[in-house]
Amino acid sequence: MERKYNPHEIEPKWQKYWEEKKIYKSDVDKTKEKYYVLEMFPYPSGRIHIGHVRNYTIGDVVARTKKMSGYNVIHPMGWDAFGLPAENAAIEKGIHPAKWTYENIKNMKQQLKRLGFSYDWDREIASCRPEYYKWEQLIFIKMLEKGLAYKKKSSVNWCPSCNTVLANEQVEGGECWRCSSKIETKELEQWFFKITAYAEELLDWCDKLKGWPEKVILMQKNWIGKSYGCEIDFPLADRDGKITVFTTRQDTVFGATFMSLAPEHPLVSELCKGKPEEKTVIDYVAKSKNLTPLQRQMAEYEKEGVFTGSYCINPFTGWKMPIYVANFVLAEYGTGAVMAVPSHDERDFQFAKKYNLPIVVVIQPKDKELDPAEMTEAYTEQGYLVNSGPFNGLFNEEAKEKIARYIEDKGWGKKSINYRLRDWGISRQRYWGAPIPIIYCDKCGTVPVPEKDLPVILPEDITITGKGRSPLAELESFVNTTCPKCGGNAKRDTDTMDTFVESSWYFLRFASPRYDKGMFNPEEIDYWLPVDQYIGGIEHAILHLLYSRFYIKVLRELGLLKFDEPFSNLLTQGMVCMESYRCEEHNYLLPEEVKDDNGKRVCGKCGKEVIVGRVEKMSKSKKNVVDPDDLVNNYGADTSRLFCLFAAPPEKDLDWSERGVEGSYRFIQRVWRLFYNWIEHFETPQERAMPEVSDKNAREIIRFTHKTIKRVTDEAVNKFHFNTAISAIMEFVNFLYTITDVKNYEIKLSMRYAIQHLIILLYPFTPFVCEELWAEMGFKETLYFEKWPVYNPEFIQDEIITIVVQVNGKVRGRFDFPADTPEKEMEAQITADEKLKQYIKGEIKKIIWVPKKLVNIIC
RNA sequence: GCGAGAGUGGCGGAACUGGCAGACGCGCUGGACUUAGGAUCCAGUGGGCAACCGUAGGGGUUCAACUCCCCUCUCUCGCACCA
Repeated sequence: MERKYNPHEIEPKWQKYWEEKKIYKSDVDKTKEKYYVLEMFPYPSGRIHIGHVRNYTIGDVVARTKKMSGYNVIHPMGWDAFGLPAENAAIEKGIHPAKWTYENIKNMKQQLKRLGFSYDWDREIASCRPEYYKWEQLIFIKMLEKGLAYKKKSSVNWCPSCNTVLANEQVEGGECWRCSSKIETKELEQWFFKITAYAEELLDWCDKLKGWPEKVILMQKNWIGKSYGCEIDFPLADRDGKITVFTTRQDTVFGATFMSLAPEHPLVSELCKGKPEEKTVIDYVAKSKNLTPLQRQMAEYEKEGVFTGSYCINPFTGWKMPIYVANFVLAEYGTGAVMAVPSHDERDFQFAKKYNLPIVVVIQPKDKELDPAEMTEAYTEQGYLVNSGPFNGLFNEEAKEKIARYIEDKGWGKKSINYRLRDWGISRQRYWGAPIPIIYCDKCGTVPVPEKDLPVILPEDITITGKGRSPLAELESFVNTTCPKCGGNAKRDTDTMDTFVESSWYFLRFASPRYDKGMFNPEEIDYWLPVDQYIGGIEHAILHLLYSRFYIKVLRELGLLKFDEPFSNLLTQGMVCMESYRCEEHNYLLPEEVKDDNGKRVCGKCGKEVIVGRVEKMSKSKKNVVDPDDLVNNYGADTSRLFCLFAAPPEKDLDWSERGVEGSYRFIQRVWRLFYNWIEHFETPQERAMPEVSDKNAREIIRFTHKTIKRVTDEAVNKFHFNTAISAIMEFVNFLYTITDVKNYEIKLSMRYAIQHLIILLYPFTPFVCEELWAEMGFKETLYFEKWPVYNPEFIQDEIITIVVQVNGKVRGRFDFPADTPEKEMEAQITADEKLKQYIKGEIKKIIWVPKKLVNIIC
């Protein structure tokens, strides 16, 4: 009686076995080369989603193949446990964020275990525990000492729905990255990390991160946004003082006809004071302050502003330039002031047209002559300087350098570099986060909590209403404290740190998760870090990855680390997408509510044809969500894993398909049946040696086995092309199915060898079923400790080769030859062939060989 | 607007460094076994009766182009008044 494949029987068994034997435990072993595989740790939202399954399956295959290839692998998992959803749950359901978080962790951990991931759970961490955040509070204080953390009043991005501040990186198109509410601006005292101090280094290292996708590197470079230019001083016309601008186009300075200031520019109120324009200007500034960043963006194309009543002098031309306040000038970038060159800047051109300001051409293209009166848009291309005094005739790129030097010689300004990157604001007016270890004393001012008093523990006796101030600010017992310096009454900072601070260093903590003398044990860090392979979603291309890089540089600066970059190699996996179905009557439908009617998909309730949505991101409202638990309940963990790996290459988006999942399930069953077709015919199934065989078919089995080892190794182990690696294994299985001679002794030996290797090669992808079959063969040791097979180049040589024959570049036939036939001889046979002769017209001019593959006959 | 990437059967996707386009899977068609088949196994499956034509479209280089070069179109992603 053939045994049926039942994942629900074998998977829990092996999960328990792996756990009890602690086979995934990792320890420092200096005799072995280490390999640190890490997937981005999840936020404990309650349940894992299919994207997690994909992410962690990829990581698991990497971990297992590296382990089998001889590395000492560390593969940890933990929880990014602070964050807003815990507080929202508290507001909605009345559960304490801590309780909610720890329960979610418990559930999700169970879900991860079911999927058979090879985590060393002894290293598990949760970032909301005081043993964890204590160390980032300590680093905060050290950063404060070094001037890398500072407090300033600034206008910040405020999410009215989350009731908190967001970093620039967390604002997407004027909306909150989490809840998509429209962002407002607010003036607040905030703590900042001085990431701009590392702008140059972060940029510099971008080019050294060879193991990162180009795309991510580019996004980071753009985010840092380095530009070369000049700062130029424009003296005020009728009084002392000057306006300094930053420009990258100093080559156009002779064309600067007016000046534009950001509404927030500090000189604005002074410049209009006592002028007839004063009231207009004050009103305009007030109006623009009230605008949200989104509203500002809406006004994208409408450039507008007001005249301040004052003038400054263009030092190059001596012109009196009217000073405007303009809505398109950003206070945060450069100096908040722009010299306006309408002829060669699109925004300045529009502004000049609107307010009738002079336009002077200073750069002429080669092929035509620009006339300011006839221009309909600014000329922003390259060209030659005109109207530019001693610089006339120069190519503008050349002029940039010359004018920059001229500016410095004259003392009118200097060369300058500007970055788009801003400092990282980390204060959050929320409860569920790491408290900022700062005390405010009336006498001593801002005082850091002394190291011996750390951690500042987040109090748990708290009620969360979601209304009013931050919950911590309401809690007297937390707020009121004594000053560590003078002992007098003092108050604590009631903000918590951005949760991105926790995720900026968690991968360090994994090296020594229980260490209590510091952030980490230096010896363990020396051995395990940096992370060799990091895997996660592209959505973190800027935020988390940039912050982590910065944090490592800070820790290095503090003398705690010796390396420069946290992640040597990065794999950004694609999203999991799925079709959505919508019925006009019944809105979005679950897949099982959709029926098939002659190839048309109709609503199961009313029979109307459904609208099939573009394959898009899964979302609960569109009912196109796959619950990993259902998947595992239906098909088992092996099938779930296999499908995620097979359906698409890891970095591409994956289209979810129930049919595809069934296909993966079928394949596992096919392997299962193949195994049971043969196992009873093997007299000594545990014999490992490669058999010496002479039978043609038996030799072919050995050859195919070695070819498959090569393909799977190249594709999966070296290139992370898991989809093609699996297809190679499928081809192998298809081939083995063609062998049916169970009585032939040599074939039996070869099949035993082939099936052993099939199980080993498949193991990283579908570990449960492979362990089961391996044990069925009589092996006692888990496959986790098995060595990854190595192919022998001698064994993959074909005895017979097929030569594709082209005539004038078109395929006209194929011929089989023994592999060692000389080319001349093959040529003779091919050209003598009757069928081929009809294509060869006239004299053969040339014969081109691709050795052992193809021949092209030119005539 | 700027920057990057991608366009290959009915679908997801293969194709090393320029050398048989469509591997593998899904779907579909036919057959076998069956009381039954939505199980399993076997065969077929880019288009066209054919010569031939086919990798978004057009041109080029080459004995040979999905692959290299030029132009055009479409889609996706990122940034978005950055001076």
